[in-house]
Amino acid sequence: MSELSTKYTPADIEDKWYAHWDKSGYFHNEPDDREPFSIVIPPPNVTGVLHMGHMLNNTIQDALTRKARLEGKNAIWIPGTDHASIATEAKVVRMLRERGIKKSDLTRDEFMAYAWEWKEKYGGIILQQLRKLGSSCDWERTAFTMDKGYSEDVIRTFVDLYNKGKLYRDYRMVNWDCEAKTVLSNEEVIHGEEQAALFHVKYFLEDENSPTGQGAEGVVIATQRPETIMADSAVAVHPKDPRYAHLAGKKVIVPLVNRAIPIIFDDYVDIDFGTGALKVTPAHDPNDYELGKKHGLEIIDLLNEDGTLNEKCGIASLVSVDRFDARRHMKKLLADAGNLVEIKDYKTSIGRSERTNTVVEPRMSLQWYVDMKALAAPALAAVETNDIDFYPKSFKNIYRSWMAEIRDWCISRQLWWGHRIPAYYYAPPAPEGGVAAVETFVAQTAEEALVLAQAKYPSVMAADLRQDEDVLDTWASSWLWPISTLNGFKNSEEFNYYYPTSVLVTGWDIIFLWVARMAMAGFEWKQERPFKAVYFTGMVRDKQRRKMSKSLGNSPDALKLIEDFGADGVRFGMLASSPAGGDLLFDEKLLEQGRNFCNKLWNALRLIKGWEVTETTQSDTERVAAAWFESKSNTVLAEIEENFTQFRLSEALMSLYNFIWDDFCSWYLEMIKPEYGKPIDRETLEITERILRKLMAMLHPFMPFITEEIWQQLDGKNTEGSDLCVGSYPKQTTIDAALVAKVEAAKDIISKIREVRNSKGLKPREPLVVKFQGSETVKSLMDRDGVKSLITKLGVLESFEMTDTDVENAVSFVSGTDKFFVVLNQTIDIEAEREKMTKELQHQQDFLKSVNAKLSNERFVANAKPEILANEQKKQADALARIAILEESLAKL
RNA sequence: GGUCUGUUAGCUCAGUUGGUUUAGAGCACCUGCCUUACAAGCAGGGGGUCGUAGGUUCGAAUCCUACACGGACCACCA
Repeated sequence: MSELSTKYTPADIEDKWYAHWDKSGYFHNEPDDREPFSIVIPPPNVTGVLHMGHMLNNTIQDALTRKARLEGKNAIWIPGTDHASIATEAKVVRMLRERGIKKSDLTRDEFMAYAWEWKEKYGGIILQQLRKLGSSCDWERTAFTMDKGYSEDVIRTFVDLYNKGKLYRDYRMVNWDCEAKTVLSNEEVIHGEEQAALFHVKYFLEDENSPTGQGAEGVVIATQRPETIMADSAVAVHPKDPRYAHLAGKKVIVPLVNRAIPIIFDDYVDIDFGTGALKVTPAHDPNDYELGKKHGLEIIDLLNEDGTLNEKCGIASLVSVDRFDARRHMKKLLADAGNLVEIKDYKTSIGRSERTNTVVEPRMSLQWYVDMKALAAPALAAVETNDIDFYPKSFKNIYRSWMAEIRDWCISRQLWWGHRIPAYYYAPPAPEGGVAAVETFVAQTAEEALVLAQAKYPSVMAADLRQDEDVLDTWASSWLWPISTLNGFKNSEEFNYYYPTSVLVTGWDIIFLWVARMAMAGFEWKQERPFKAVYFTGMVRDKQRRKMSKSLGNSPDALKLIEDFGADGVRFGMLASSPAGGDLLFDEKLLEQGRNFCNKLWNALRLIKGWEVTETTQSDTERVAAAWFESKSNTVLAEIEENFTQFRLSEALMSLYNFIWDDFCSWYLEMIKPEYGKPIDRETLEITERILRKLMAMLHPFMPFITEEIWQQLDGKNTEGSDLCVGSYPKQTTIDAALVAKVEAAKDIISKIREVRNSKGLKPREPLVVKFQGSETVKSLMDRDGVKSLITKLGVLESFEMTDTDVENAVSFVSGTDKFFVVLNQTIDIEAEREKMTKELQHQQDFLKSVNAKLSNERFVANAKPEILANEQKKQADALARIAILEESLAKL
């Protein structure tokens, strides 16, 4: 029949159409007088590869963009990548190490050369992969956070914040990543419960009369980090703790290093925890640092930046030993010295670096901070008032609680790959007998900084200024993404047209790192929200709800999936699996369903293309079928529309899936299908082709490739500009509700005839005689000849006629409130029939009872809305009618 | 510790201001079919007292309270 293969093979078709769309410039737009629609991609790490999260995320963005494009909006989707400071630098460092090169042996410039080389080699792989998925990004607008213009914006905003007094530098306790040797913001530290050991260590009281300097009595403290013992400055107890009241004014000896430290009293100590005594280590714990400040304690920092101990630990064998190795050694050292009391198993929350997974150490250091309070206020208000709409709404709570208690943002990083902080330091000559404070000048360029410096110190030369060695946190550039990618700091035409963007689609895991900060940046520099809505996707997990991760090996290869199921199949699977917000359990079964759906569509096309055409006129059957289908498609269009406005994409897709598979393939095509080998009339064929093209347009946002292919196959012209990708989305027309109801009733009758066939073991193609007893309902159903002929055709009936009398030798069923008889040329199993009917009767009687309960309740009749009441009355009448039929039939058996 | 959120079919989830033929979908399952678009398919079927206990209401999966068990976020953790 047809030259088309029985199975759909996506590979060639997908590449062909993507290249064609791209070449035709369909994805690019410039401002004009149409309604704008814009999305900025959450920029993946420049050297990253496509993973499941990206697939989900970008499929959603593409579906939204394509829908807007079909609707005639001026749609752009801006792609790009993030330089991902710490993540990329870690990769480059690892690559260099494999080549035998240490970062510490390189100059900054040499390192940056390697990093750029790496970026050129691997950056952009992920953008190619996005094309495979069908992403209709405006590639002419591809951005990178370290592009020249973008970098200037990052520096500009730093200078601006500084000049507004919203930036400051401070020496405080930070989260330190010992592997990357940089500070981290609070948001980059991932806390998790871990098994640890709680060391109980006895600190002996100082006793000047004893030869060892310490007495027999002591205080037992509990610590999880015994390697910091040598940095202790005090032992603290609660002032009201009777166990320790007698120790006032006494000192204890720090184990191993034999240094005397005071016992201090502070109600910060929890009497009930452990022994009620706490070692105080101001350099290595934030709370201890506060205690130290309050009590004037010494700060002893015994950790190097790489997490090894330094000579301040006072034990030669531990110098240059990693903190965890040192912890193991401490066990023996403490035991040998007689200080170790016991070690208890202990579950506690440990913070690890998001990027290197190293245990984060609290460490004192000088860093740059953004004063967040003022920035947060308008961004919080925008979400509270739904000026920025969150889907799902529940994320408003999380956002609010974080924003309301926002802490200052540490934005300097001890890395090289990134935007170097534009702060220039000058140490003026020291006045006699004193030390001069270092002056800070913050400016866009070194030249401008020099001008500032010379205004204060005319003799300063360029060489006297020393630029800050650090770079900015990655997020201090990506928070400008919606502004900078549209050249917003230059007040471009495109910015004024496309900003604020229509929607942001991203995972909820970066709500603080990115979403909240973009909102703040939008208001800070543009006095306007960066996006009208945020759609938070779920997190892709495996079927056991585990996170997808490389180490678990449960993360499928995205490109392999596209190979196996086709991009459309994968897109279907990602979209169908789950609505916004929660976890998304990845199951290959769904991709299989998507692939099967493609095949179903393909075979519908094969069927239609295989028909010969005749010039005969359309019969009632086909006319009714087409009218019914067109009418029903409006209902589905409305449903999809409603679901799209709420970002319920999975529901939109599923209603379309069911509409196409069931209503179109299983019902409509069967209704109009000519007998085998017979031709179809031209009108019906044309209507059917039009319907299929309409369905393809509706499906295109979800599954762009196969829909384009089928669209083109049906068109057969392939004329320039006639592509579905830039076609138009179907408009809703009127719904003939009465007709839809009639055909749905006919479908019920057909299904029940098939059920009889099935239960009686009759052949599907064996023609049957069916009779019915007519009420007004069934007469009206038969009004349109087409409806009756549908039943005859799909029920495979020899005849379908009304009867006044009961029919012998027949199996009966009830549909609506009418009775139908399927005449059989075999003996009827009376007992089986009786049982079936009794069961049905019971069901109807129970139903009637529940309806009667309502209707006999005066207060229901008095209070319920009229349409509810009317409906209950109809339910009652219908139930009564059915019960009458069943009782009569039973009596006759 | 604070806040939020969930509990509906074997699994994953819908159920959108409380009422729409005594709860829906997909997958899985069962029965019968290689019927000439499609076995990646066709036709049909079974399966849930909506976590528990109260309450509000003419009416509750839907609103309220308590409890049980999950999950998440934030803060703290010697």
